[in-house]
Amino acid sequence: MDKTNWKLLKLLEGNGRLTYAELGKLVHLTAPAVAERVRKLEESGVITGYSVQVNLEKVGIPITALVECQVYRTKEREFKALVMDLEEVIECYNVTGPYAFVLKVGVKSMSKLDALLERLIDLSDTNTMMIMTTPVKRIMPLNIAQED
Amino acid sequence: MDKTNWKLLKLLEGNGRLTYAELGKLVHLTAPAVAERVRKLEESGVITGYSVQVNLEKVGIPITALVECQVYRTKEREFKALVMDLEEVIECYNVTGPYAFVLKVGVKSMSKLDALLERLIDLSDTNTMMIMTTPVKRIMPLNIAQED
DNA sequence: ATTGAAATGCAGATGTT
DNA sequence: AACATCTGCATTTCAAT
Repeated sequence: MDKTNWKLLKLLEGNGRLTYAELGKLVHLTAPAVAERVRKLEESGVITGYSVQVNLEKVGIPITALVECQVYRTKEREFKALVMDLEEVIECYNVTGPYAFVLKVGVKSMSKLDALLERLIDLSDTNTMMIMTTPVKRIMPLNIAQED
Repeated sequence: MDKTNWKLLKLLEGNGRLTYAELGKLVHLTAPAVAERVRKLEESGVITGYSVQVNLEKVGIPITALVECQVYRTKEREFKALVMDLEEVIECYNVTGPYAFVLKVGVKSMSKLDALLERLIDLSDTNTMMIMTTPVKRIMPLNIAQED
C-alpha cells in the first residue's frame, strides 16, 4: 500500500468507472501499470467490488430511517434471519450494547414503515430515527496513514 | 423506470464496472441502447455516481463504530462543522429524536476512538456502539416496485 | 457500421533488495 | 543476482457518433 495505491483508491472512490488510462494520467503511470496495481488490490481483497450510487428519492424511496433493535435474548437467530430476508433493509449492523442491531431501512411510505416495524416488534424492542439529511457519506475514512 | 432500467441498476449495484456490451447481453439489448439508458439515468439524477468498495480491515481500519450524538442545543452548527471536518467519520446522519446525529466512524485503534469521542463530547453527549458484523449492506432496498 | 479509445497480453528495460 | 514493477507495442474489445 504505497502512496500511488492510496491515490488510486481515492480516485476510484470518487469515480469507480475511471479507465486505467485516465487513472494513469492522474498518478503518472501507464495504463498497464495501473491495471496491474488495481488487479492486485482486487486479488488481495482490498478492493471488494464496484457499485453504482443511486438517489433513493428518485427511485421512489423517499423515506429512510435508522432502527435500533433490542432483540429478545432467545430470538437473536430468528431476528437475524428475518432481517436478511426483509427487502426494506439496506444495511444491518450487529453492534455491542443493549441495541444489538441497528438497521438502515428504506420505504415508499410511512405506512410501509409501520408495517415493517410491526414485523420487527415481535422479536425486539425498536427505536426508530428518521433520517433527515446525510451530511457525510464516504467509502472510507480520510485519515488513513500513507505508510508503505 | 421500466423493468429493464431496474435490471440495469441491480446489475450495476453488483458490479459498477460492467461494460455496456456486458450489460446488453444480460438485458438483451445492444450496447448503444444500454449506453443511452444509462446516460439518461445519470442525467436524470437516478444514478449519482460510481464507486469502489473497500475492505476497511485490509487498509488498516479494523475498528468501526456507530456513535449517537445528543448535541447541545446551542452547538448544532458547530457540531455539524466539526463532523464534516473529522477524518474518521465515514457517514453522518441527521435524524429525528434526542440523538440528533448518528455517525459511522472508522479508526485504527481504540485510543484513536477515544480521542475522537473526546472531541465530540465537548458538543454533545455520545453513545457508542461498536460494529461487530454487517450482515446486510446494499445500495437500495430490494422491494422497489417495478412499475413503469 | 465505422472510427477512435481503452483493455489486455507480452517482451524488454529499469530499479530495488 | 533476483524480484517486482514499469514502459512500449500489438491485438482485441469497447465506446461513441
